[in-house]
Amino acid sequence: MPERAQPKPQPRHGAENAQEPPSCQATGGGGAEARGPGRHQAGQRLGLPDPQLCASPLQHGQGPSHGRGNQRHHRRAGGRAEPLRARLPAGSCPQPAPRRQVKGPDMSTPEEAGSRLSPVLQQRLEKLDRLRELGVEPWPVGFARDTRVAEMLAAFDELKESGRGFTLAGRLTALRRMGKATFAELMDGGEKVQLYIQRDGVGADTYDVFKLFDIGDIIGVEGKAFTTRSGEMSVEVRAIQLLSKNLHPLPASKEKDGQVFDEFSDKDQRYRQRYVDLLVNPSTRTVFEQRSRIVSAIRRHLEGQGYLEVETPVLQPIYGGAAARPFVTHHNALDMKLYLRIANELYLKRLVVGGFDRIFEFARDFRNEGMDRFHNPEFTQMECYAAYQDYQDMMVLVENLISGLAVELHGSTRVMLKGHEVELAAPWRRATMMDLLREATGADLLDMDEAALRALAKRLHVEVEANDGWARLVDTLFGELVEPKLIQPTFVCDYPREMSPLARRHRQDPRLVERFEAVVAGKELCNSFTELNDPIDQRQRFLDQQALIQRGDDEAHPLDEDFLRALETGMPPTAGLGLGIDRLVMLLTGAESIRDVIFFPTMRPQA
RNA sequence: GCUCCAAUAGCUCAAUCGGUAGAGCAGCUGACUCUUAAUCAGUUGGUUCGGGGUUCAAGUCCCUGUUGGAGCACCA
Repeated sequence: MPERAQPKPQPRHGAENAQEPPSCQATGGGGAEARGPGRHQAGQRLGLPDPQLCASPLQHGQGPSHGRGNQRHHRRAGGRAEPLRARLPAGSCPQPAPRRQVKGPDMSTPEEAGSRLSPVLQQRLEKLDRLRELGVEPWPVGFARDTRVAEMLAAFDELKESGRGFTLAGRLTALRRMGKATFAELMDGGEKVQLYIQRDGVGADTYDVFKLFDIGDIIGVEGKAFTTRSGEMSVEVRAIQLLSKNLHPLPASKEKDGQVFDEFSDKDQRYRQRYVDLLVNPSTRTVFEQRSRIVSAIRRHLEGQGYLEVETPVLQPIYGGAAARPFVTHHNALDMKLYLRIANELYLKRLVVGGFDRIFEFARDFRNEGMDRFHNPEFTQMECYAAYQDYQDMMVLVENLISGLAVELHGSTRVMLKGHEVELAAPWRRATMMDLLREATGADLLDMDEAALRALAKRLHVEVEANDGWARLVDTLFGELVEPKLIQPTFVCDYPREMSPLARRHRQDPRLVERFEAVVAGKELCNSFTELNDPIDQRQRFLDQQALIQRGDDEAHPLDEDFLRALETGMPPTAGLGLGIDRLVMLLTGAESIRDVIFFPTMRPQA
């Protein structure tokens, strides 16, 4: 379904903020005056005065400031590099807390009015008041963290031996309070460490403040390494400071010996509030870390082979490079229809014409089609092109690339994928599509006409569409009978010509094109061909596609005259490859749904 | 687009044949200075996804809408 044109460019919040003077000027630590549009969202939603008004980074180190809030801020800002202890409220800090005169629906925004705050949120808001009464700013600027939790754990023995102090920052993920002492857990970058906080260690006043901390708060601590009686590497905390107050409690899942209790498992909420999912489900974080490593490794591999990373248009006047329905949008100034790309292939080939012999792009592509656990409307594909190569060369690239990724991620080319043990080490099996079909059906499909294929499909109980052409029938039979059974990596070679309007005619059989798909664990991994660089042939293929459009195929390629002109200028013999990143990540991480490998998958807006 | 399933406290889940909405965790109050799903005592918290219907009575049955999941279709 075509999207309607955007009504008018709306100013974005970020841009607005950037132009605004620091919001500190608006404050005297006061209560509930109306604020500008850039105010803190939580405060806005909760109908609260903005606690950040006193904390503009631009104030830092700048001339005299005004107002109570600024005084407090200044005292803290000066302490950025000082020992933490010096910055903690010493009880001698008669900072009048800004008080919330009224709370609840009365001060809410119109949308919020009438909806009640949950009791838990109510309590968190009251804690904010109490913190401020103790002179604690719930959202202070900066923190002089000098050690990451992972570093600290790695260097634990040395740190313990030397007794050297360090500072850590992160999120509180557990609290085990025992009166005048507390064990807590601090999470930083997916790594957790236990904290031990004693009243006598941090001081009674600080300990009172600490009692107002919750799971989910972000804190900074200063301390030193020590080992508990039960042998757990821990931090004996000497000073502790609130860095960001949590208002929405994190899901109360707990974990012991790898077993998770009350896991945050509602998929809807996990996708919509991915930040929560990432905080409480370590495996979610791991998947995305692996995704990043995969992308990074591909980039390194290609660059190592002399490929240049390029960028090409997402907004295209004519879409192409794949068989799919596009998203449509409108450009106001040019008053023209534009399509979000379904592929970048035609642009990358223009660059090959332009003399870039080896190029690649990680392209976000958009296809206006159904969604399921293998399809998201926007997805990422890596396409690369190499002049003076053919699809045989691309097979070598792929098998080396993927086996390298397996080693990078799993330390071995032999990996478990979808319950099968798969050997990804090069070389992979090479087989033609027709040979594989002959193995499966006993028939030579290349010699069969459309009617014979239909009869075959019927005999083998494969459902086909009434208006499917010869190539489509072959493809359907292959997808049903062969592909799911290809567990070990296989290059399926030489596809029917009419299925691949951008691929070069096979050098030995004009009914075929020089194309392969790599299939692993029953799933297609990538698609590659010797590119069609004969502009006369390419024009005829486009015309054939127009015939398909006439026949009702709304995914056939539109004719791209500008692309033809590029080919007419002369493209070297070239090989190209498209690799679906999301599915690759699914395969290598064992994710069941594409939504598990995309941070923010497309979702219907909530009612 | 179609079929089936699901939605109950902040989170994970109960609730018998249609008969007073519960538990654990989180939270709150108190005790506890080596705990680790901390423990112990007390306690708050509900538009049972929205709307309609049947019924003396609906979380439960019926209709409808919303969102999600699984599958089908399409596709990568």
